[in-house]
Amino acid sequence: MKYWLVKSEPDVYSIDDFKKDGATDWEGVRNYQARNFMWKDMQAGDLVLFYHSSCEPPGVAGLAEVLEPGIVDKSGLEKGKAPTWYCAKLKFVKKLANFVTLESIKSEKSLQKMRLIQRGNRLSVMPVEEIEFQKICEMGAKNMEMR
DNA sequence: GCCAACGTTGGC
DNA sequence: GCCAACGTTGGC
Repeated sequence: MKYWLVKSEPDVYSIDDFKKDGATDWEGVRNYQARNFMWKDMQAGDLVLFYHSSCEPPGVAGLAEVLEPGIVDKSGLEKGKAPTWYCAKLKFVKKLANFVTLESIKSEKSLQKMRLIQRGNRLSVMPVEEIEFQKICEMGAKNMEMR
């Protein structure tokens, strides 16, 4: 079992949109590395952190599960050509009780190695270590007051 | 195959 | 809105 993080701008597609849909094809990714993760590395049953980017505040909003990896991204098809872009079908699992902000991730010692916070990171689909995944779930479940 | 120019991402 | 970082494109 592997763990992942996907980014979405909540103005475009938020965790609440995802909850309403129940499941969605993670279309629109136009980066080969991210595509390959969804195409070749994801497996059904893998768990996914749903991250809100380009908003205030950015952070992890909920959890998803991979239903089906490596499906054709219909939004990227060109007539008469073999498909270039693949995506994964994701199922909504839950909203975190506490939104885990990017700030709190950055200030958490055990999460310093997360790919998410490495400089220059721009991948919209990326792997997450199991320990990191669990830590974020824990932070999302805890009733921690803001400072 | 190099690399400059350009476009995009995403935090701030 | 700014800009650093990085991917992509295209001329050579």
